[in-house]
Amino acid sequence: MFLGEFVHTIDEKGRLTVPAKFRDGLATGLVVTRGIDRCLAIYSVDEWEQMAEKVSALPMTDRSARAFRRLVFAGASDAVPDKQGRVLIPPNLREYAGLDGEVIVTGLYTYIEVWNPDAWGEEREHVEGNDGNIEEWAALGI
Amino acid sequence: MFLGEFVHTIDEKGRLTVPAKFRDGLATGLVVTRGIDRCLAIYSVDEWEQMAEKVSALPMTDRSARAFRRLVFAGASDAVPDKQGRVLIPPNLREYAGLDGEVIVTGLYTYIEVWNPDAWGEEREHVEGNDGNIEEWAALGI
DNA sequence: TATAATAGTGGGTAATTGTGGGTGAAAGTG
DNA sequence: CACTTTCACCCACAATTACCCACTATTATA
Repeated sequence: MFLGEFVHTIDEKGRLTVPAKFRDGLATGLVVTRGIDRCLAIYSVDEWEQMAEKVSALPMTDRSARAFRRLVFAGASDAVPDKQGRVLIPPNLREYAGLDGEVIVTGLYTYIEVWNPDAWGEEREHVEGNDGNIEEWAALGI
Repeated sequence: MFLGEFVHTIDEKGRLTVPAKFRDGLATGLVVTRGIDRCLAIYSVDEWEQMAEKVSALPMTDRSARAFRRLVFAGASDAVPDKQGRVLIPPNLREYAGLDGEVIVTGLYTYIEVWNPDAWGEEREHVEGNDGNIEEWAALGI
């Protein structure tokens, strides 16, 4: 269960420190890929395989399904964190999400997203008001 | 079952003591999240998972569903109380609810809310100040 | 009422976390 | 082949955090 919002840095060598709270589920390996909305998505191997199966099952006859498949798989990179809990983020992925120096690492329950700080700020504004969309809360039966 | 209103403090290290009456259901773990109305909400793991599964099931193809998912999960933090029954509240959550020093901890049957004392006072006035609310409550079927 | 137990809070210390940087092996280049 | 670049693997360090002990006030017990 990945939860929370952390300010970390991608260093000169392109390495990102995985928040300590997230390491348990990722110690044996993880997959980094392009996420939706110009961020990066990081999955545990287990989660990745489930996700990959779903994406792979999309009909190749559909134009946007092909586009999504390319987005996800062509950009994917598997890695194992080093002793300090860091992973090397490939240059093309850093560029895709505009990552350089300070970044925002967020836990989204089943996976992790990494954001450019400015982009994350904008994303937050997407949920208007101070409490988000009350209607969406209502939809959860809260 | 969480009931009551307690005045506690968040200490210099950002720790909040969970009222002793509430500890039984939370000893093995709890989740702190942004609540509605600028307070924090604390759930037992069981309660939280029910809610989290619903949020997690929202379609990632929907723009506002993605934003909502990010709001909920990035604004959450799981923790296990220490031997004294305290949990560390992350800085971003403290800031969201304006918590610093004295706070109000309230039991709301299925979960707990933590308030800034001034904000809690206003909320109290809002509820107790006029009996006009009764008609609004009637509309809820109470 | 005297005594013991519990609750809430403060604070010290050791371990962990996040980050920077060095070094040698591996890989790519002319 | 020599040379540069890249990457994996260490070590180092400041800051933060987890864990423990201590103190006071309140509550429970005899």
